[in-house]
Amino acid sequence: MSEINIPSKYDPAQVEDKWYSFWMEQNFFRSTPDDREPYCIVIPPPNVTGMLHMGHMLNNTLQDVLIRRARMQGKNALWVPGTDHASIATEARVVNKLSEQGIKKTDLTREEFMTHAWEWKEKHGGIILEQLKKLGASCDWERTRFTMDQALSESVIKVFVDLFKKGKIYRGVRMVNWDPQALTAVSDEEVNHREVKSKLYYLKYQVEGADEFITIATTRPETILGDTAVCVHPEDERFSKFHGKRVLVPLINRSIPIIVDDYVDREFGTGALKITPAHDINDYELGLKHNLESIDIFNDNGTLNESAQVLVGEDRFKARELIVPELEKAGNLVKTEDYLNKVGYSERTNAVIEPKLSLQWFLKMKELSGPALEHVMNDTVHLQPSKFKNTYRHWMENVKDWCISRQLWWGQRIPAYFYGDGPNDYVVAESAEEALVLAQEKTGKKALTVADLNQDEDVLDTWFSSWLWPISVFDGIRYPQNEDINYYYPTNDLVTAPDILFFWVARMIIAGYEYRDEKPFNSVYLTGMVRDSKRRKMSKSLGNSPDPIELMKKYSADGVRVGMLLCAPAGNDLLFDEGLTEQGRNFSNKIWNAFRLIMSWEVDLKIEQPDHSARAGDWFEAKLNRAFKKVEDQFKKYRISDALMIVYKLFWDEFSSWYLETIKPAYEAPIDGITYQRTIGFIDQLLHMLHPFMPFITEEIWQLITERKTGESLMVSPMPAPENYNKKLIGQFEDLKEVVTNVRSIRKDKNIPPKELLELMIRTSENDNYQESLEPVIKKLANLSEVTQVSEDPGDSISFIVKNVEYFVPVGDMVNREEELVKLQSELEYTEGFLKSVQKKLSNERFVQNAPAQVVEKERQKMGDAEVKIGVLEAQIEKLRAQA
RNA sequence: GGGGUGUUAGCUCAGUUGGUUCAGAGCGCGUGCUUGACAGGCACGAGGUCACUGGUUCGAUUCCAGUACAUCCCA
Repeated sequence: MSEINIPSKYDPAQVEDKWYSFWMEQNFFRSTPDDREPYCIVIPPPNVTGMLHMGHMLNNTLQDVLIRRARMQGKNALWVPGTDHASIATEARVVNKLSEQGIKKTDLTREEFMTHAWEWKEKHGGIILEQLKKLGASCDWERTRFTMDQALSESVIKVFVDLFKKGKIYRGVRMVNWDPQALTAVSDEEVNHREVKSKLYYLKYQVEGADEFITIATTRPETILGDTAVCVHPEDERFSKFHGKRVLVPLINRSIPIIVDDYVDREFGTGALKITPAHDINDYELGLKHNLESIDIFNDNGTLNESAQVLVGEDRFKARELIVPELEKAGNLVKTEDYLNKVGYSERTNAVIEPKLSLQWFLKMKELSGPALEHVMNDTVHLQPSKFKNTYRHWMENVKDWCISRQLWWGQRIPAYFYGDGPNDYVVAESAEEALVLAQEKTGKKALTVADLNQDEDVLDTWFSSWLWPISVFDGIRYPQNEDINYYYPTNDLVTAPDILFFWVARMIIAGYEYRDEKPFNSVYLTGMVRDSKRRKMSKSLGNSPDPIELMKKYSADGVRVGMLLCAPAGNDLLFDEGLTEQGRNFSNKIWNAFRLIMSWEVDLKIEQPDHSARAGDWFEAKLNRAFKKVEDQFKKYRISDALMIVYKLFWDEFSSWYLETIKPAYEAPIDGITYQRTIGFIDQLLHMLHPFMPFITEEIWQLITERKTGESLMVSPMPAPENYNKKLIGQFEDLKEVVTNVRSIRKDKNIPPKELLELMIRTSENDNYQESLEPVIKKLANLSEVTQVSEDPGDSISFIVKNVEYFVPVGDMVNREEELVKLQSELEYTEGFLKSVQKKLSNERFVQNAPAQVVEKERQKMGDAEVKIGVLEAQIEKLRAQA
């Protein structure tokens, strides 16, 4: 071994590239169906033109950990990568890019625009996948999919047509967020709500045929022109006399009814509410409920139209300015107040969003979501952590129809073909040719041609393609019985953020049951959101998101992976701090140095194995197996963070600080063969355990630690299974550690240098837990010249008690009796208090009767131990006093 | 406005099927170390009436209710 030149400094940049290329060359990431058990994850497809951010880092590190572990456990592991066309975000980027070149979207035909968009996608698409490779992601890159690939788009259209035929898809009017500047509807996610200082205007409406008035409060006085009712609370006595009457809209004197509904907040404003169904979502709902007319007073660009009757052609904000003096002049303005309200702004243009009614396509969700609700509630699909089940249930029980149309071009165009102007003059088909046949049948007009058909201008919501992802990546919509889908579906785990639990996860479950009659995955691991150390979301505009690529350059991919995982318990937000990746890097360093230490030893087969090495080896073997077991348990519970922490502590504390320190030969002295071989075996197992978390450094060391055949790799080497271990030995060693720590502590108190040998005396009794066989280890670690057993307190020594065994370190005249007394007294006090509470418990009949026998027995044991300890402490105190 | 989740050491989080040898981890902090693998380190140590108020109980940080605060989703 010693011939190999091991650099004293680990060089991650060079090592990481080397092994990633090696794994790719060896085709280790590739998976095809065979007779092994499959383990499959489909990636949550990132935006095709997106860049890697910290959320991706967390998410994909977790997926890679799961995939690598499954692969080492002998499963046929497949991680399917891919990207999402993200219609809104990508189209916005393309539009921006074009406008920089002086091209307006409105000047282009749909075909021309799409050409530009595809060019953009080819140029920028997939950068993010290249970035994932730096992280070590072991995806089967040959299976990379894109939601607008031919096969996936066809699947989307097929599903649309199918759902339409099943009567699940319909067209309807709904309120959308209209951006009057961009002249398009935007999704809820693209609306930013901000608090704005505005005014609340109190306006009085004359009651028809009476000299009475009813006063309402509004922040948008210009919309009164579209009012179709005034609403009051049915139990509000102030207004009961108005029930059934009508009022006149100020300025235009249109007669509208006064209606009652308990939706009205009696405390707000005057308690009377104006209803404008065309321009407010709540008013719209009320309008539907009470059969009110909708009067849309705005043009698409935000100016008032003919329906407004006055101020026609003025912009909505100008109209607001102008209408106030008019109302004042007409005597309708009662007063104005300052008011803070929330206004929606378009993320893209920053224009104030106008709620607007428009004709959209919907998917009926009630029936479809039934199985998806049921199978999450009964844990057929596990949510991790399960606290999300409540949120999920609430959403699914109150599910609303899904608006699946978007007024965009980048995406799958809705396959509805219009042959006339009537609301039902259309057919839905997978192609124009099929549509023609249907249209001819429906109209009876054989003369119709494809040219007479106009395809719907809208595209489908991106989620309408991503909800098929676990099926469509295997082409299971078009070919439901193909080998891949039959083998890999349902997939095993899905790793994603909770904010898309409904947008994406729930809908995939729905699609799974609808199209495969089977869940899409067994478990959903919901990660937290990555935030900065001040709990703010990572965002470009705040500039608080570090560049993951730079981070990996600085701290290594392994370091960043560890940093992310250490603080990422499922479902909890992760407060990212560069210090965490530093901790990850430091851990790499620790591993590297432990490896260097072992490699530096010269083996001498002639020397016998020292007792302390043999004992430490037995102990660490037990420790290792226990850790394997614990790690397995944590993985079962999806506690990846805790699993890593177990390995982290095993390596750093147990292996490095205790085991290696015990077996370490003196400077330049050789090591015996047995200990050396055993240690190599340990490190081999540790590397297996660590590999899913830190794939690069573990591969590097594994390749160096002993000779390997060409093409051998840790990443495909079987993960050892946990074996039974000696629990008792682990407990005894814990006592030993306490003894060693006590001795070291005495050294520190008394300023005794670590190199100076000390003596240790032990007073044992018949029934104690003292383990003589571990003496050689204590001797080595505490740097003792001698360990002797005594029957009496030797005096002039500092004593301590571990598990009812008394230990004495003779320090001659360095004993400070006062200090010792104080220490012993306080320990005695605590133990007496403890004993008292145990006795109290045991003398309580109800406790003894009701508590399980085990618990009572344990309490008795505690009482006995405490009594013994008190006896020892009292004797020591007495002795000290006598000496004083 | 409706719903969900949470409030345990300076920070980020575990945990307790209700009982003082389990209130714990990592980081951070303090003290001392050029201890021949590692200062990106080693050793030792300090830190918490487990948000608040009531209730159930022999006993509550753990169960229940309310309050406050935080946070997420929907509107």
